[in-house]
Amino acid sequence: MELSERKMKILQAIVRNYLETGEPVGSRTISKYTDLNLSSATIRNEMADLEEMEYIVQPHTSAGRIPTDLGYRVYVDTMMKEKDKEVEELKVNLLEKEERLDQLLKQTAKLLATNTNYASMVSAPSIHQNKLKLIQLSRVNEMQLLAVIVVEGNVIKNTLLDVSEPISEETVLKLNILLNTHLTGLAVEEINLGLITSLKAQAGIHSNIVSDVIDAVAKTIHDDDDLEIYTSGTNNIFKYPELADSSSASELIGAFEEKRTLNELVVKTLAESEETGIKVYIGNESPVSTMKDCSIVTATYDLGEGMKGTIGIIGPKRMDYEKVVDNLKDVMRQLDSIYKK
Amino acid sequence: MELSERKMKILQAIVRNYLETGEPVGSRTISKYTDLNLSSATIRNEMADLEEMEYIVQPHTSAGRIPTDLGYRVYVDTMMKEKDKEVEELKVNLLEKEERLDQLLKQTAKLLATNTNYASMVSAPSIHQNKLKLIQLSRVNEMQLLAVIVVEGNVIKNTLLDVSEPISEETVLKLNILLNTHLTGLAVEEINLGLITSLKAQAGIHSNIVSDVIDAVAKTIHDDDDLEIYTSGTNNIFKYPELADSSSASELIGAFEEKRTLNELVVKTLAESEETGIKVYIGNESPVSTMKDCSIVTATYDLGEGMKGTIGIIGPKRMDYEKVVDNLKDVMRQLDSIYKK
DNA sequence: GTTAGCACTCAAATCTATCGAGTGCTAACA
DNA sequence: TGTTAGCACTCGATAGATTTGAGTGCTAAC
Repeated sequence: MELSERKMKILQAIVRNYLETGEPVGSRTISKYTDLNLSSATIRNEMADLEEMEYIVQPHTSAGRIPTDLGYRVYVDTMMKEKDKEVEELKVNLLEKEERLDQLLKQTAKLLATNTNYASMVSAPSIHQNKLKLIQLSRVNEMQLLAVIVVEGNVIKNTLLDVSEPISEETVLKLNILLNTHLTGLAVEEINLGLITSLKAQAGIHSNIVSDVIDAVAKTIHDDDDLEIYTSGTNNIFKYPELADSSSASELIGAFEEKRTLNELVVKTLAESEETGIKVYIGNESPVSTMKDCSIVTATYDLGEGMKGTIGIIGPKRMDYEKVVDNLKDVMRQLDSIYKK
Repeated sequence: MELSERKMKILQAIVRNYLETGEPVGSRTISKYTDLNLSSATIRNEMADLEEMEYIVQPHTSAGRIPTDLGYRVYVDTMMKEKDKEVEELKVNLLEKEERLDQLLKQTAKLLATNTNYASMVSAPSIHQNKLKLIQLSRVNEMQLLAVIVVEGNVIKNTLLDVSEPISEETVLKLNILLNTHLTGLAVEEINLGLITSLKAQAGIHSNIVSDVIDAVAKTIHDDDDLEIYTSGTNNIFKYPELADSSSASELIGAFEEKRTLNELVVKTLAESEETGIKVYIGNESPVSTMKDCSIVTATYDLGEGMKGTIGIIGPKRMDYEKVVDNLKDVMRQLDSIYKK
């Protein structure tokens, strides 16, 4: 059976209505609140067809219809097509300028959560393909060194190193020069064994410090342990009865706390990110199984210099996709303009 | 009326039973499951007294009794007295050695949550009264400086400074020496206006960098914005029906997300921490109003060098206080031994 | 002081009846 | 042939009515 123009309109009307109310929608409602001017009986016939085509279902006999995942899907797809053309002039709250990236991202998560009334997450950019910008060793005391590592995009990490034997200021200075002249500007992949051994040789008795520093660099650059993910508005899920019962709520809240779960989401999103960067997962399409009953809208942001991250909105399947997509687009634009100051 | 030995025993029995079941407990249950060998009728008489004394209440006529906040209070107090003498040999899971304090604390929160089945929070140590150990400026590029600040206890913070005019390596070196010779070893309170102006004078045209650095130091040392609090097991609250209904759950989850709320708890706890360090807040005693229906057990840990923080367990009023206190004590001991390696 | 016995209370569970939104189908109509 | 009015039917939801049972308080006897 073909999805005629009219069926499409009816399906859209059903979805829209269901998004608002959360209640199954009946034929009479559609007949009244659309400009189709059809009687409820006609609508019923069409709805029977739509049900056969698996775009909608009845939760039980003698109830209205609700969209299936497939139904949502065609709704979202057509909507996204329209969105592409449209230049929205949406005025959402603005992100404040923030010199610290982590604060900015936290703020982003919060903003999205309050604007949309769904739960949000923002992953800190992964810095895989980044280049070293600066290595700075400082003597804290005789037996301890502080290594500060800065990579492209101004991501900074510190590590304290314990040294095996007392070390003087001059040695530290020499090591600094040695490391910086040879390592600055290099990407991790370029730091190979040959280079390392050569450096160690030049460092003489302090070769073990060189190893330690290089270890620290490696750890800094792909440290999956402390992958930062900021979340906000997790308690918004209580606003949607279909998610608020304790078992599903508990599962969801758990997933939000366990950053590992969210990380999967981030990884999968980054892997399949396309030009537009916005992707919608409905129900079972979700990359993480704990969110089968939700919809997830993700966007990939790119701050340049290889700093890519993921922003996600998680809500019920009947989320206001339009609003969410608009909000995401807007936030991305803002991030862009702030960060490329 | 006096709280006789027998009444005390009955009260304890009521509380214990209620902790387990969460159901109002009746006279028959008590008469059967205690070694008092009293009939239910006698128990009833005693319970009537206990009710008059406001240690227990009936949720409604013809229901069993449940403890009031006051009832819990005397229960907890007597229990704590016994605990003090006892040397528990509790074997809970061990914290793994972790070089990074934040990871260790995250782990602590998780451990407590899984061991107790309640929600947990651990605040990173506040570093208020700490001394500067090291200031290190590095030139990232012509217009940017990286300031690394290390305080007692090896807490490290970085800030990027934009400078108004190009700066050379030598100037940076000079500034480093200037700042370190004058500031190292000082507590924040000791950095007064006089010192600052003198430093600025010596810095000449780069006086504004000095201000920036000192601002950064101040911000580092009492930065309430990014007070780190790690939480875990928030979804455990769904295990207790009295907290799981969506309105209270939402409120609690919200409080856990909004670190500001937890911060209040931390501040208040630190303010009134005593020698033992363990404190129990029952219901309305709670310092934060969103947790009126919960009990909170907090402990203050002290890693030396002024690094004090708070650990808290949040659960229903009918929490297993004994287990929680044991767990907290154990974790404190472990933290102590790990950190003072 | 303790206990058995009994009337009483009240939340929770179970049952029953009613309501109404919504459907599918049929027959009539344009 | 597509649309519509009409009607019987279904079934969740809501509201009362009824029953059940755990628990109480009180009294009288031990």
